[in-house]
Amino acid sequence: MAARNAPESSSSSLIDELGRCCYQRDLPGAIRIMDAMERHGVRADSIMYSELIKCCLARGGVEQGKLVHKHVFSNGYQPTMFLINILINMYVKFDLLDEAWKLFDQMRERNVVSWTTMISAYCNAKLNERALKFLVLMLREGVRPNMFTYSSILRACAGLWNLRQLHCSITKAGLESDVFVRSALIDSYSKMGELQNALSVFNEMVTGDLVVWNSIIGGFAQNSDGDEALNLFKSMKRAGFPSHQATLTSVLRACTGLSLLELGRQVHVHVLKFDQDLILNNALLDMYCKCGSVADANTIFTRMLEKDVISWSTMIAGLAQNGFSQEALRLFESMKLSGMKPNYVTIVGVLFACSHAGLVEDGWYYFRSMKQLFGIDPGREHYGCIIDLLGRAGKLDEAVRLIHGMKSEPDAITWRTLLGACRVHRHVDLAIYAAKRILELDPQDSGTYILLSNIYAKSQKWEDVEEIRRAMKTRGIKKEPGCSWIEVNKQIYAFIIGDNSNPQMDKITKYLNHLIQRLMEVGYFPDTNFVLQDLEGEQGEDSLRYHSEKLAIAFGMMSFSKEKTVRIWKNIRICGDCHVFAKLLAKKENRIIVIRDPIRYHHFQDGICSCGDYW
DNA sequence: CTAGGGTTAG
Repeated sequence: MAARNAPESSSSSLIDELGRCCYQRDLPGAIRIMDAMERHGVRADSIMYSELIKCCLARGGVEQGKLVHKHVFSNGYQPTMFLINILINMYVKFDLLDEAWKLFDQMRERNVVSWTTMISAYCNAKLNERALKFLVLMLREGVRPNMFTYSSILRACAGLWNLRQLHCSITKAGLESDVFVRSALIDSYSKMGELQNALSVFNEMVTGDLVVWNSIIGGFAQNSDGDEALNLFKSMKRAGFPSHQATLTSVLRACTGLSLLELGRQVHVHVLKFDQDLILNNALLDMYCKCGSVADANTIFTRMLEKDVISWSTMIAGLAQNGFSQEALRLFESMKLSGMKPNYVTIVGVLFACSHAGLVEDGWYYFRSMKQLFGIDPGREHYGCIIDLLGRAGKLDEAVRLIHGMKSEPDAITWRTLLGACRVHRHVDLAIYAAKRILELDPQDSGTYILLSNIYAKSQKWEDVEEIRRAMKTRGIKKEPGCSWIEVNKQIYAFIIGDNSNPQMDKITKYLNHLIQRLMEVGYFPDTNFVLQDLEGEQGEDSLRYHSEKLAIAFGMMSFSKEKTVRIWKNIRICGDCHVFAKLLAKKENRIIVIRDPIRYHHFQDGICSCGDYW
């Protein structure tokens, strides 16, 4: 308004007026004054232009930003490097990388800020290769990267670049102590799974910094080392840092990985003060689902004001994994009604629910129509669900045909799914075939070697047994011992097959024998006959009688009152005999037993298991 | 004028 009232004002008053408009974030007013300035051939200084650009950014004025750009360069004027950098940054913030690049390309001279702005923009756009190319060009032009450059580029280099080499340059430049660089380094090492390197960067820190702590805790949590993540969290608290959303999210993820429901509940209390944080709520949902407490998850889900596709997907998969397939599918319907668009992961959960409930028709329907309905191409995980579905229905040949016709190459998990179907239908020949495919793709999978060797031993093919042993030896494969854990009085007890170090072991074994005795009265008989029942090969060294999960269950029942759910988790998959044992025990003793293996949950109640005897 | 940390499947 002011500009229109004072069309012939002097150059200095125009600039004063421009300053006022910028300060008040009056973008239309500022642009009008800029027009007037252009007519009068008046220019502002770089600082004033930068204020004007800030105003454009604050108001989302892309077009106005372009006008400013034109004005700055009008009459053949060559703006300062400082000002061009700001213009480049403006285009980056507006997501117009091509415009930013054009400006950058035309610069006569570029400093570290110009380069870093572009590199950071490419990193954010996940154009990692291009970001790295720019780093090389920058070095070639003799511009030295600073801490801003390194903390940006580090996010792009995971997997693409020699991280250690970059780390060396950082150290040489004396930039390692910068907290931004440090957290980026930790993050990059974590993303490449090099936790020891991440930890040594972390340990060199003297000053302490919230984000650096979050980086290292997140690193361990994401690499499924929940123990270390939780230890670090304790140290962080001891060092006096307050819990931040990102910290708690990682801590919850650690609880999820370790199935620590009780600790998860305690963390929940701290989450309450951030009750609007979407990511944190999603992590909480997942924790309750994966720790087998669907009721708690449901409560959280219902109370969440804001839900995104991850919230829905987590809840759908969580219901399905816990055996509530119908509820999962109903929730999927509500999701569609709510207008939320499902993604790749959502459909995995939906198909999982179908296969779990034996809903062959629905499963095929979603699988065949996911592309048209939701624009999602079926991937390995989707195929896996359908293989599972066919396997359950006993259509093993069809499952094999599906695998051979897959658009994405089958991986070890695909073949393991088929192997699971072979176990249920006692199809030994196909099991051997699947096991061989697994070992081609995952030569480190000790369980599959044991399984194959057990199959061969059973049919007295000793030469084949010998061959497997040799292969294991040359490849340095050690059998992973079966191990089960249980939390009693905030203490974690581990039961490892063949390990009797628990001081109460005598009592526990005695009690377990007593339980087995009672079950045998109602028809239980330990089934050692069929090798395929033990997919991961816990048997062999010791009798089935003392499989780690049986000991853990016995210990849990000794320690808890009848109402308390006995929650066990174990490192390898549950064997068929232990599965029968747990089902009968749950009924006979009127208990709820929950066992979590590396891939799924088994809820034993009333003589049945949520997995429907298929895993 | 340029920079760092968190959530879903298998």
